[in-house]
Amino acid sequence: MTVKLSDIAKQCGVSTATVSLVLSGSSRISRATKRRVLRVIKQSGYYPNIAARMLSTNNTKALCVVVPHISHIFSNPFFGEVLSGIYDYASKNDYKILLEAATYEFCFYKKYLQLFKERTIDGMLYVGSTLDDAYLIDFEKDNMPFIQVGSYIPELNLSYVIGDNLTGGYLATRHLIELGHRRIAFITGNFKVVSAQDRFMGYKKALREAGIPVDKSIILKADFDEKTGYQAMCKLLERCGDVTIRRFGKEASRGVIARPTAVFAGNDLMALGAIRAVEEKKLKVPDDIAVVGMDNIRMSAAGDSMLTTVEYNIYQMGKVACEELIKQIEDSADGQIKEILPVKLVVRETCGANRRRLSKGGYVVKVIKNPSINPPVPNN
Amino acid sequence: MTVKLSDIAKQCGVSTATVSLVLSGSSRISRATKRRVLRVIKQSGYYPNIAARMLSTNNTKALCVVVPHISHIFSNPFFGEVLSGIYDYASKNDYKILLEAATYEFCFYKKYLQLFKERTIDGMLYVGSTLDDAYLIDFEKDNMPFIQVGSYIPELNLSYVIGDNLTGGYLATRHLIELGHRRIAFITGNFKVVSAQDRFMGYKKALREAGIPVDKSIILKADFDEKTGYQAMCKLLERCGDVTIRRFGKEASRGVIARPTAVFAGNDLMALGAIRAVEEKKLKVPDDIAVVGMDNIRMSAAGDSMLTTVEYNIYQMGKVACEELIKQIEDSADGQIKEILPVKLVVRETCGANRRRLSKGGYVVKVIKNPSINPPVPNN
DNA sequence: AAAATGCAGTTAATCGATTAACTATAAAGC
DNA sequence: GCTTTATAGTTAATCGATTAACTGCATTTT
Repeated sequence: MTVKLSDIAKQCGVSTATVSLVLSGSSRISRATKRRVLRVIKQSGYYPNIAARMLSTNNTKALCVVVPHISHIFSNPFFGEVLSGIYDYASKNDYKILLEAATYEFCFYKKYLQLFKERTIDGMLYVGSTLDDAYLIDFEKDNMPFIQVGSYIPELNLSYVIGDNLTGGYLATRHLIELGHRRIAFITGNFKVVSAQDRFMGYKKALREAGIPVDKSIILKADFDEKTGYQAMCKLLERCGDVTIRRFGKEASRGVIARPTAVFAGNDLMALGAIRAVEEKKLKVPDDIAVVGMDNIRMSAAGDSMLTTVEYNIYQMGKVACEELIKQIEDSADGQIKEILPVKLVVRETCGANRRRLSKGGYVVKVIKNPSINPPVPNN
Repeated sequence: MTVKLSDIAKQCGVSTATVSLVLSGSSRISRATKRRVLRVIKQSGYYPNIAARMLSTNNTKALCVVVPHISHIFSNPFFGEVLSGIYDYASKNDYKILLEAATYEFCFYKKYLQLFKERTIDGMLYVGSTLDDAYLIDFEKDNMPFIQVGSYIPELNLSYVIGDNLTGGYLATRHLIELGHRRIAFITGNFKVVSAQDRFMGYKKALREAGIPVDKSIILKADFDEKTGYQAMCKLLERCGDVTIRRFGKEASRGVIARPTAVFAGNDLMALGAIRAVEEKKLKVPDDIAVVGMDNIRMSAAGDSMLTTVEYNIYQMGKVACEELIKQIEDSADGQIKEILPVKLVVRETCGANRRRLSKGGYVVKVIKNPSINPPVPNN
């Protein structure tokens, strides 16, 4: 039915080996023969059967990208960026991208291993691993090309490419401190994502340096999205007595705490949610409360808010991870990689720095556009 | 090295055929044998080699999703939603998802055909086709399972699953008319995407019904994203003399037109951009200018804006398309599908309806939460 | 002149399943 | 008692490439 390699061979009066060698560009075939075979191939509309090739060569030229199983995950701008970076690099190198979500089934039935064992893929990129993903220990044993992207699991000795979360958290917080803020709240993403912990550590480091004690009452838990960021901020404002409709009983009797003058949110989505909460309470960003986010998703610059944030080129992170994975596959060098990409502060409107006025403390604002970064040492 | 089917057969003292039949759940094998074989399979950690199976069965259990080659495409919430819908249905039905972007190369070198010819995929979902994608005519000839998602090309007789764009445009515009607006601007996405044209037709239909003439000076071109939506709205406000910084020469001498009291934007992203422009000019949404969008992306409800929009469940659209594609693959029924999904108006804040005040015209606002929809007939 | 090397291929085994066609045995039908 | 039917398998061809090992011939080396 469809043209196959042996048809080409017959038509050219050569063996199938010759045709195959022509296709792989072997030097064992003369120019004349190459030309002849190539012409016949073109004329006949021949395409190699990938399954046959896979069976024979035992590689698939396919990578799998695994993303967390959050509903509507692909609408999340963070994952979108990562995926774009991965895709562009992979397709440039003739790799196909297979998409998977880390559903319950995917994990429980070890489908992540199945993909390797069945020989469906050559390597795997795992985006956004959390402490719940301890089953990834399976990748420590056998030698399957595997890289985590954007997060990692400290206990496991597996490759990863991540942003410099600690420095990011540090820069964001230090920036606020340098703007004169002393009471800075922190809205964190789920601590099961280790990056969130690292950002928190950066926050604490900056406070420590400035001699500001960490106040637990202004550290709020959220879950990396707009909604929970909003909720966290509402809760905070409630605690500060900024909300007119107050609950009675336990909550109300806790008493009112001093309102922070700034908030560092563990990612941009949560920052955007926080801003919405602030504005809903008729407070002003950045005048009443300055806000800094992290990730620099495209939305941050486009929306109403002109968010000050920490950039670490999520697209690039995806690209680098893909590059490393392909290197691992093709060199079959199973060297671990633990790559931490640099971050930088992007100063826009929500922190108040660009107003170039004197801060409360009375000293002139220093705008750190591109602070020097000391690349931190991997954890293990 | 790795366990293969013949190893299992040997260990069980049966033929490879038997093992294969057990695996495919054939009734030709006795219960006892099945149990025995299954146990050995489990113990040995056997996984079938997918390439061998593909070669033998001539199907791949893989679908390809093609998305437009807009940079950072996966960060676009529309495509994210579609992809989520597709992914969830596909993986539930044991299909793998291959991701491709319609790059220049992909189109020019007919890689979309190659994927079929090489037997890499069983079917293809093409998201967001435009009039530029005329090469898709290739899919009219051969019988390759192929469905367009979210858009279509009128000249080509190819399957598609889309939202009811015409009715959507109609409902949005009628809603604004019912709120008392008579001067309603339209910001459209690129007309190369036929859905944009359909939305425009809906807009015109509603105006016609209300006896309002179409005014070209308040119809603006944008490109489905926040930025161009913002730019279009700025341009409009400039024309209306709302902008203090005015250009001299040609633009300025055109004279000032009356400002619309409402805007219908061809999608939510553009609506969000428009709102930003309006607010930047110190005008109020919805008091000075009401805004209605279309698509109901998740952001619309989460952001500052509480956008009134037309919903057509993009996630569902992806799901339905995937369902139909798999049907086409497995029944090898090459029946064309042209499915148009219903839309409904989602009334939130930006149209002003929920304020329940009297509109300018002096009559009471009717809120249409769920208007009856007459499913329109496909175009061809 | 014999041996070594290079060139341009060919032969045939191999990758690991699936499945149409066949067989052997037992049970049922008439 | 012979034929038919059902059950539970087996045999062996097949899917379509790739590639290690080999061949035959020409040229170069010694």
